[in-house]
Amino acid sequence: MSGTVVTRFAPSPTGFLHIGGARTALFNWLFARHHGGKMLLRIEDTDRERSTEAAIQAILDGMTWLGLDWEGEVVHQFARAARHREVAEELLRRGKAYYCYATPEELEEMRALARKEGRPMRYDGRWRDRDPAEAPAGVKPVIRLKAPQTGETVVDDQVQGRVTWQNKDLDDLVLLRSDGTPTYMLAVVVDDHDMGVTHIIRGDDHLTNAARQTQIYEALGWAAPVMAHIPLIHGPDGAKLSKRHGALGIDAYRSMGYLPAALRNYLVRLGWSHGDQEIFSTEEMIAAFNLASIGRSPARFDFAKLENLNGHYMRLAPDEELVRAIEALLPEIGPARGLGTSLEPALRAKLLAAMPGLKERAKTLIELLDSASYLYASRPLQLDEKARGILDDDARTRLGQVLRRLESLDAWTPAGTEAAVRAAAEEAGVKLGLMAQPLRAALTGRSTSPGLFDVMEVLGREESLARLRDQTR
RNA sequence: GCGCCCAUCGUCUAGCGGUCUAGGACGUCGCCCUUUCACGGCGAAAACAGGGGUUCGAGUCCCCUUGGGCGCGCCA
Repeated sequence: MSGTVVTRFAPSPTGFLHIGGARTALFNWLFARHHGGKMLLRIEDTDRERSTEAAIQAILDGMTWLGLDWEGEVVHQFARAARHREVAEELLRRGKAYYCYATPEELEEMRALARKEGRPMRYDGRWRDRDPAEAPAGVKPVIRLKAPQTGETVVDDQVQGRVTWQNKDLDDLVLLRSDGTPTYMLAVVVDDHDMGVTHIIRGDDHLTNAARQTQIYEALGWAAPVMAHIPLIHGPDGAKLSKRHGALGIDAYRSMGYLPAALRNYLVRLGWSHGDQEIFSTEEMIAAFNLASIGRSPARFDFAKLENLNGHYMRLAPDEELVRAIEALLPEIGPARGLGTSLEPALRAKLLAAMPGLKERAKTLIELLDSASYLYASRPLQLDEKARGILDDDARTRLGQVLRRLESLDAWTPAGTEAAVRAAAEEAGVKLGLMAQPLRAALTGRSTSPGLFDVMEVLGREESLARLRDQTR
C-alpha cells in the first residue's frame, strides 16, 4: 500500500534509553498508530566500538515497559553493511562519489587551520577531482559523496518548516570508511529507503544531518521520506540534559515509582499540545496526535508535573494493579524496607485492603509503599518525631479512655470504631481531632495516614488494640 | 568562528492580525471541606525578551539586537 505510514525509531545502542529518546519513540509510535501504519525499530550499531548488547536490551526493555511496541524484527544496522557498501560503490560508479585518500592527520590539520583562520571547518575537497592514480601508496581511501557545491539544499520539515542550506556550506561527507564499513549518514539513508520508511520523526539535533542525507537521497535518485525534527528536551535549568538531572535511563523512572501511563502522558505534552487538554488516555493520544501541533521550542523537564500526573494515574488505577506494580518493584525496593523481594500473602491482603485510602495520598509507588509501612511495621511501633510530639501525657490519658471503649466493642467495623471514638471524645469533652491524632500516632507511628477507622479495620482488632496498649502503658 | 533552529506566567503550553484588560495545567500562596495528610472546591499572585518596521489594528507578519539550543568526525 503506497499510502501506508511507516515510521521508525532508530536509537544507537551506546547507552540506555533516555527520556528524549523515549519521547521520540512515543511520537513515532503515536503517529504510526494514528494513521493505521506501523513503527519499525532499528538499532544503529554501526559504531562497533561503542555499541553494546546490554544497551540494546535496555532500550528494548524500556520501550516494552513504556508500552511501545514495534512491527516485525528489530533491524540491526550493522548486519546490513554489505548492502550499504554496495550503494556506496554504486554511487562511485555513477560519478556521484569519489575515493578520498586524505589521512586523519591531514583532516586534523585542515580543521586546525580553518579554526585559526576563522573559516567554517569543512573538508576542502582535495580529492574530489583528483586522479586516483595519484593515490599515495598504503593509504586506504574512504568514499566521499560528491556533493553539489552551488545552489541550495532544502528540507521541508513538518515541524521546523522549510529549512534551507547553501550547498557551499556543506562539505563532501564520508559514506564509506576506509575499512569498508558504512558511516551513519549512508546507513540511515539506505535503511530508511529499504525499510520503506515514509516519515522520519527524530530529535532536531539531526536537523543538519537531514540536509546531508537529503543530498545522498538526491545523488541516489531516491525520494526522501517526510521529515519532522522535534525540539530536544532540556534539564530544569534549561541546559542540555545531563546525568545530574533528566538524562536518566527510562528504567530509572520505573525505579522511582512512576507508572508508564503517567510517563506517556507527561511526555506527549512535552512539545505537543491539543488545545487545553492535559490528560490523555492512550486512545485519546492516538486519536489526537499530529505533527502540526508539535512546537518548535525546546521544553524543560519538570519532575513536579510528572509527579502530579503520576498521582492522577495512581488514583485512577485499580487497587490490584497497584499492588502488582509494587510487587514488580519489590526486588529493588523491598529489601531496604525489610520486606524481601515478594509480599507475604497476609501482608498482600492488607495492602490490597488499605489501597483505596493509600493511593489517594501518594505520588509515586515508592511513596505508596512507604505510606503503607504501618501495615508491615512490627510492635512496638517506632514513632516518628511528629507522632512522638502528639503523644504527650494528656494524649496518652485520652488514649486510655478510647482504648477502654474500643476493647468493649462488639463489632470491629469502621462504623463501630468511629462511634466509639466519637463517644470517647464527647465524654472527654474534646474535639474529635484531639482524640484522633493520638490514635493515629499510636496506630501508625506517624502524624498522617489514611482515614483512622479504615486503618483500624485493615489492622484488625487485635493488632490495633495491642498497638494502643503499647502507648498507654 | 561558521551554519541552522528557537524565544508567551517559575515550568509545560493555548493563541494561527481585531473576540487578549492573553486562556488552561503543574508549582506557589490564601480560603473551604475535614480525625491527619492527601483528594476535591473556590480564589490570588504570576508571562507576550528588547528595539525597529508593516498595518486602521500585532502576542500573532518582517528586520535587527539580546539570550538559549543544536550541528560542524573515517560518532550516531
